[in-house]
Amino acid sequence: MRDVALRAGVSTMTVSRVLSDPGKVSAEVRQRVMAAIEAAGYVPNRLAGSLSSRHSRVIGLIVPSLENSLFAPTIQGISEVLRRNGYQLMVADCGGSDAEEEALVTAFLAQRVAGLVLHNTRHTAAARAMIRRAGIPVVETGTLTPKPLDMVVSYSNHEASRAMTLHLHRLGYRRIGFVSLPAAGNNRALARQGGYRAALAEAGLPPEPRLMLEMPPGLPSGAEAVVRLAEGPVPADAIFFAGDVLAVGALFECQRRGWAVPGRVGIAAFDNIEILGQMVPPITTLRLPRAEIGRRAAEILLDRIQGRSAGPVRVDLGFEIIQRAST
Amino acid sequence: MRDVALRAGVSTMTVSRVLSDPGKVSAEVRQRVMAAIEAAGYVPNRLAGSLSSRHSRVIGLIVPSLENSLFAPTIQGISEVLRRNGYQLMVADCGGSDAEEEALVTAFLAQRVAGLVLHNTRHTAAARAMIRRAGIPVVETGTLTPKPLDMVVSYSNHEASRAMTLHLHRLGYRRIGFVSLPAAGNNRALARQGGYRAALAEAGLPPEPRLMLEMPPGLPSGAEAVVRLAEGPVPADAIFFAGDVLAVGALFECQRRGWAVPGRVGIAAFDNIEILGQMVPPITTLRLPRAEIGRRAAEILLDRIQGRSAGPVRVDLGFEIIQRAST
DNA sequence: TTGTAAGCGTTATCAT
DNA sequence: ATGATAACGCTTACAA
Repeated sequence: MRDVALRAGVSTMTVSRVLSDPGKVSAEVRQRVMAAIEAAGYVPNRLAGSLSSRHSRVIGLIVPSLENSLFAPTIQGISEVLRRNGYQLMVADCGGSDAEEEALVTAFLAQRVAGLVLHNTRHTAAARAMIRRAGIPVVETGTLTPKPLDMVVSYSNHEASRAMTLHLHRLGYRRIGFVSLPAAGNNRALARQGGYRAALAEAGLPPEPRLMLEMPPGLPSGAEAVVRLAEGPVPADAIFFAGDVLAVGALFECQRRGWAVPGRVGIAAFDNIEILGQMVPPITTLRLPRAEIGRRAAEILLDRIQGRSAGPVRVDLGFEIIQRAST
Repeated sequence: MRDVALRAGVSTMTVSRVLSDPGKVSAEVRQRVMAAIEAAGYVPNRLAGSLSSRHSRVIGLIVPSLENSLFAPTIQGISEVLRRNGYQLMVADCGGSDAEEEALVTAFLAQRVAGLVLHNTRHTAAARAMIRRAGIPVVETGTLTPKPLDMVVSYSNHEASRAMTLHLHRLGYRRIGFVSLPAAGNNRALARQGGYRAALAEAGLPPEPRLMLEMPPGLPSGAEAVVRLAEGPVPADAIFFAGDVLAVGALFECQRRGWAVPGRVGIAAFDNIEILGQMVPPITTLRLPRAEIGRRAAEILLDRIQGRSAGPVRVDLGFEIIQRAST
């Protein structure tokens, strides 16, 4: 910048102003400075800028996994909004571990991020304390948690799960199986289990442990689950797969076995991944506002950072049942 | 840090040393400093550190899309290696636009990233110039480009496409259709088309424009393509889908129409996404080293940054044909 | 082993 | 409208 200032015959302050608030500089000087910037091939140093101004334009995002394509639309949504506003995105994955999340929060705070997006809604006490001390805004996106750190943008996993279960009941199913990811340490899976149980109670169906399964993520898990529940001691007439791509794996297994869907067993999924609608038969599922969650999360974060809002924010973006031929 | 130093009764330099090279500080003082850090809830400011030392621990990654799950394993691989080495990852997507990539390169250089990973192998002249001036290492990962900016870690899209086409020929197919993403401005799609053409020539099959199609990404595109090529003026006996999830969409369409695969038409894909192996029938495809590309890219970048290597690097991680029931 | 001083490249603040 | 000066919080280089 010193170089640019010399070339343009002005002080570094003037160069700085041309970059940050061109209106404050006379047109003639601005021209000269711009030319000097061009000639010098000058790229401003935001590290120095942030250090001096005590404001950074970087947002940190921590997701349980970067590999899982479920997070992709959310990340894209965040990225989109940040980019439009001249902000940068730092990402990391914590593999669902609270301790790892804490370490990543520390690393991000050390980078002096201006805000955080956390997909998880469980955090270590140390992580909470650090974030509070740092005084930066935080958005949680994983589920509409009742006691957020700060702000939440999501949908209710409990309500979505409950709604789908009631929907299946309304369709006439009476032995509704439920398959989720392992619930230990996963607030989203827990909420979904809760919603399923609540719906059974409302519908007057007795809870049946042999109709509930927890499986690791992946297509083979879904395949295994459909067999266990449809051929089990209490054969399910429909199965609600509340996690990942389990429903896809299940339908493939039915195709391999020649089982009619929904004749032999109905199948419902939890997420609107594109493939569900293309399968034969297309699978009943929930439409979740994945991309919208990302966009809104970024927006309210920026609102807060730029002083356009204050106080707690809780945005429920809802969900929608998509009834298709599989149930 | 000043606060920590006061609490521990030492200079800030000593605190700095405890953090960066604890061996240089006596055990007793180290204890005291650590305690002070804890008590103060001190989180070091890496912005200041990087500014002062002129080294950052942030790597920038630019992909064409964050939404496309194809990049997920690569991103995860990079993230994994960086995390292990105490580095941070900044990501952004350029939507396949060179101009946007240039803007993002500028933004990353302004953040003084220590290195760059670019998926694209096409760049604007300005982007090339900036990167050269910045003097930071760069890895390109999209394809084994002949004239890399600096380092490349990938596989050859040309060779992979050629190998699969020859494989189909060896299986007895003679009217091999080829579907790719739009090749304009996409070096990967271009390379795949080239490989297909080269294979036809080697096999002594005449090139047939009516057997080649460019389609936008997405399942419906694959569905449309299979119909157009299998019912076209020159009906394909096999189709090689060299892009995205086109093959999946195609097979679903065949299921809907009751077409036997491979009886009516053989189907081959380009990427080892999990679902291909689970479909009915499972789809012949190429195994590509997606995650490995990410890991290696990060590793050679760190090697270069930490002075463990110099000079051009070109890593060909190869590919592998997975023959399955769809061909 | 520990400390002092200078400087990294900006911006905030106050002058002019 | 422009400039001078002092931070911002650390690390490098040198000294003790």
